[in-house]
Amino acid sequence: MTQKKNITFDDIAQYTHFSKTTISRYFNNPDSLTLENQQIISDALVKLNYKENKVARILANGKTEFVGILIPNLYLHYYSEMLNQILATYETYGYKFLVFIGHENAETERQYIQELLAYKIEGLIVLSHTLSSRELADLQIPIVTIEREDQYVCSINTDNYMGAIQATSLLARHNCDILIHINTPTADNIPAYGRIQGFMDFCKENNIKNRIFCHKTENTYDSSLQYLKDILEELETTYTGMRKGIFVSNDTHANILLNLIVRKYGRLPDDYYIIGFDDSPVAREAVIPISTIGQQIDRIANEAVSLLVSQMNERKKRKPVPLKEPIHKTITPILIRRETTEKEDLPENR
Amino acid sequence: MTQKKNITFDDIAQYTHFSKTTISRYFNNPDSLTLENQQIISDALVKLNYKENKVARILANGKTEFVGILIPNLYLHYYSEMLNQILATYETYGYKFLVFIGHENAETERQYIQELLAYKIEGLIVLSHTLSSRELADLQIPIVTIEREDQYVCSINTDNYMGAIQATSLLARHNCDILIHINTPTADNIPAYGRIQGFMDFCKENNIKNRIFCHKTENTYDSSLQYLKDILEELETTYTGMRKGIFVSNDTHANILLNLIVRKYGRLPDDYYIIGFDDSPVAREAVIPISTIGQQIDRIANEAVSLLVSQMNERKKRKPVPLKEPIHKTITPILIRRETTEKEDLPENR
DNA sequence: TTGTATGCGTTATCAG
DNA sequence: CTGATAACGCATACAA
Repeated sequence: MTQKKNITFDDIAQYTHFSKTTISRYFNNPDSLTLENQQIISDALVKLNYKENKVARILANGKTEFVGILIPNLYLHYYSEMLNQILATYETYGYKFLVFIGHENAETERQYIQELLAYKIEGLIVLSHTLSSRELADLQIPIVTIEREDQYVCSINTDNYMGAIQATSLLARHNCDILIHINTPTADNIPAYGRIQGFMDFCKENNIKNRIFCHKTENTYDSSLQYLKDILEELETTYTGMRKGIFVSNDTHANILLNLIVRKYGRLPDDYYIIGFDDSPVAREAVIPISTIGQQIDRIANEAVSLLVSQMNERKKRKPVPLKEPIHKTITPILIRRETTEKEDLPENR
Repeated sequence: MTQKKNITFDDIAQYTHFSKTTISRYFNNPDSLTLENQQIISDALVKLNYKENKVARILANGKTEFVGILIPNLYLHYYSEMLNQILATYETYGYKFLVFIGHENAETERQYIQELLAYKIEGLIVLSHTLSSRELADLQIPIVTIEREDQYVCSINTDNYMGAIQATSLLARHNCDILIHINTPTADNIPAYGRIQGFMDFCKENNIKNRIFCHKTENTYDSSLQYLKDILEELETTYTGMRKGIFVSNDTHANILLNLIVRKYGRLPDDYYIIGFDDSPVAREAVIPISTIGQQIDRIANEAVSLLVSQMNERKKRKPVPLKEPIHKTITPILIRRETTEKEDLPENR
């Protein structure tokens, strides 16, 4: 006994002897009906098994409540957790998200954006790096980017510089003889460059001997492994006997380095101090839990959506005042101390 | 100099002196126009900077090309990778995905489903475990589930049983004195139960001494850590000197166990053989790369969407023939041998 | 508090 | 090959 077809306001109107408009008001402005009539309609809805149709509503009022998300991948925990947190804001703001994975291909991403525009998204959150903020700004819709080049659009970023200072100063406090920073080539107009700058500035200001490794790697595990093997060898030969404080630009690489050391010595020798960045699960789950700079992904996601929502709301006003300047907001990361820097937590004590 | 408003077919029609209908045909059935006229319209589109509006199209033809996804979380790599692969099928089928994270809360999930229905999704992919397949089937829309209870709906699952056989037989081939299986309580109507069943059956058939640990843990790292610590202690005391082959039900737990052992001995002793399940990144990135049963997430995702698409297509026919019985498809996992079972790959050789 | 008429931007039906 | 007209389901001025 399947339903004949979709129930519409017309059907309800007929059934209740009200007009379509009244039915519509029941949903959008129920207080304008008598309690009695609200009840009548309410009963009719269940009786007829009405299912609302938001597509029709969109066409009529222009508000899709769609937000587009452009994200490079979900492989890195950082991105999947960010997506998770963004999606969770549905509870707060009610916006639905259309997600596209860009895979770092500019043409594909442009095509995705067109598709999103066709669905009349009200705003766009961009985590991909492929398209310039100039090009994004030309889209003429509210946009917020996260941790990427952001000159012409609003953005939320981690305070990478401060994170680097925290990491470096922690290593310094442990009286390391030399501070090492391991990274990969990073443009100086993206937030992550702060990790390098912060390290450099701190070492310079405090007159600490230091060294930066910054070579290109493929984006694969094997390539990273080889990169870190080479670095470890260099460290072992050049800085023998010195206490080495190593600030690695991300937890995945920190973990690889740690594993290489542990496999060589069966433990983390006293002359190695390591700290990563991101607070990925891999840092906590490492053979020796890795100290790290924790990005507050939940806060970043919430601020991003909040900033986007305020722009979208502005647009709905009678006389929208577009932002003169893009707003850039920064979230301070959190130092998380684990065993790779706090040597008193020995395995035996656990 | 911003555009006055959205350009519609009407504007294009006026501009080109065609009718709305012809403009519509240009998009949906261009061959029915002369090449000449196609060109005229095409030129007008760029001149007027037309942006298509799929919401209006949906309302007119009823095809949203939306598919809903209900997923428990994105914290586990398994889920985020599955989502990634599902989203990637956009390239093949063109369906857009509306994603909701259920967080294992039945009421929330029901509410999400209502929202999805309001957006007239054409089908639904469910990875959450909270709602029974009975309840899902009542939704009366095409549904495919992945790795969960699936009695009344179509599903794609990993062949967990076969995976367990592969894992267990690999351990057996290494002449282990005792085979251990570590798991958590699992209902026997969900696919993952096959991991336990396969282990038991293989041991029984081959008359191998074995033991199963299957206690409840919180879903936290610390709780898992404690669980595995207890197990390790038990193994060390009860099976001293025996060669232990351990099949852990997932890579995260396998990694925790491995780390406990490595921290104790500085290496993986010869009497331990370990294999996990899932092929998560953590298995490859472990201090000693962990052998595992690799779920073919890409294939599962593709089969799931493909199965869903075929149902959705059937629905669009004049005389749809609904499935008499739900279709269940199974994907065989792949044995991935790494160092925790192939001891000849010693650290020194790498 | 309720109803009428019209619009949202496209597709479908039926002519020509 | 092209066009007029009626859906699609709801929202919103404007009236009453």
